[in-house]
Amino acid sequence: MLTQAAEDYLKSIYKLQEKGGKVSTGILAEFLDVKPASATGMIKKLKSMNLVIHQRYQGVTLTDAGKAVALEIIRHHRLLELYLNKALGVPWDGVHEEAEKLEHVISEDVEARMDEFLGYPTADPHGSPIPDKNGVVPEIQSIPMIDLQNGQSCVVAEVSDNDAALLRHLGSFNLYPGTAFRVIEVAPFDGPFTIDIAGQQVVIGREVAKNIFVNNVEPIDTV
Amino acid sequence: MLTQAAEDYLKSIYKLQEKGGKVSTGILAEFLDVKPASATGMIKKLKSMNLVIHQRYQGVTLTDAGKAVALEIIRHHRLLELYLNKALGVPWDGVHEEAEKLEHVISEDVEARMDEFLGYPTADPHGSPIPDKNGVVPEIQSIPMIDLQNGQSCVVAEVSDNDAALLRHLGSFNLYPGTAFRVIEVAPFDGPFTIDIAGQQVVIGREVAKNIFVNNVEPIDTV
DNA sequence: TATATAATTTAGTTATGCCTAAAATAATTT
DNA sequence: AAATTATTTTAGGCATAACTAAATTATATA
Repeated sequence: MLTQAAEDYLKSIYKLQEKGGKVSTGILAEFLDVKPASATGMIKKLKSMNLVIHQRYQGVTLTDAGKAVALEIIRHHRLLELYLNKALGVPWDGVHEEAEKLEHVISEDVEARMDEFLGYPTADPHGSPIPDKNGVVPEIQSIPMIDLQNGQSCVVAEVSDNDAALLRHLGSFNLYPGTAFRVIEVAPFDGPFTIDIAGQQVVIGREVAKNIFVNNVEPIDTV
Repeated sequence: MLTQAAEDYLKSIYKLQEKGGKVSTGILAEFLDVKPASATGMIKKLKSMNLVIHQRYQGVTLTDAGKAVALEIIRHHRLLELYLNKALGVPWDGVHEEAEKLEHVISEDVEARMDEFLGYPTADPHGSPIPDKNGVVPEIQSIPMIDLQNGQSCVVAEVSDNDAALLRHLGSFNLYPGTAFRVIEVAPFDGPFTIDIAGQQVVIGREVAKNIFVNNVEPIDTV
């Protein structure tokens, strides 16, 4: 059985591998809020278990076995987030923290039962894809909100889930995955976005916009 | 924050205190499947946190603070057992093991939400009382099935929850808390019980009967 | 190409929490 | 009361996982 720390490392390597390319010891350490020397230690341990491949100065890569573990933990996390929200009404800014603890502890049986209860969902409350039990991750294509232009309409696909205050802020505008909105104005000189959500005008700062990803983008004000 | 081990010790001390009187280091160690030396170490630690009182050779006792922690863990455990069973359909012989891991990890918020979902229940799937959020334990008065005589009818109040195979066995007769049955015969020379459950005759060995507790006992064949 | 800078690894330390074996102490039996 | 038995503590060890400081290695710059 893997330790919780080992599982967290594998999950982090997977996530970093997803967005950037090379996962260096330093980047991994920074992501986990740990000193590089500590990351080196865990990498060695994971390597000895054939869960990662590592070449000095070349970064870490998950083996198939390591990837399977990472995806299972991520699946647990995202299913739990959705379950806590839908079945117990935990607000979406609280599910991440709770799932972070539970993900290491639930059995495959409970995982399967939550999955069934939820109707085999493909995304968590923040829009992140839920890997299926074979480790297949549904594709979600989206662009950062920050790339939108005046007049474009779109639908929220995904938002970052690690800042509860940000999520509460977005929730106060009903800015959830699935919510449609239209950009009314992007203020000049890297200014904020003014958007229209169901008739309500809302101003969204650029820092916030960086954490929102959208799809179904269509130009509206083509001349 | 207490470690999981510390919580388990407090819970065990509470349980041992419930049934027997003095909780010695040795008894505690045996209960937790640990060497006495380990128990001594933890007792010292818990003592330094004012969670237990301990006198050499006199056993351990929980302080009010220690008792509060123990009851909270037990509350988590029993609410989780009932929740897993009712909300997710986990069979009653599986809930104990799962709850054993989850009880240390859920937040007070999730605890409260499960409690509400379940309608503020007072007993878990095995009939054990669920302490309320103030630490008040509902009284369940019951006698061991093994004390029953021929002809007596009763209702199952509680069964031991730590042996999954036993629970499956009882489940195969529908012998759950709340189930009524009548003793048809107690075989002589400490023989097994033959009982009637909803018209079905079932033989229950004495070892099994020791793990079943009943109430609403009434003599039927008074002459 | 040599040097400076940055990243990574090694080595040694700390802390937790469990373990065993042996010593010490209390309780029980004869 | 002495001897035996049971309990409890002490002392030392192991594993995990973090840390710091120093050494090593790769990359970038002059």
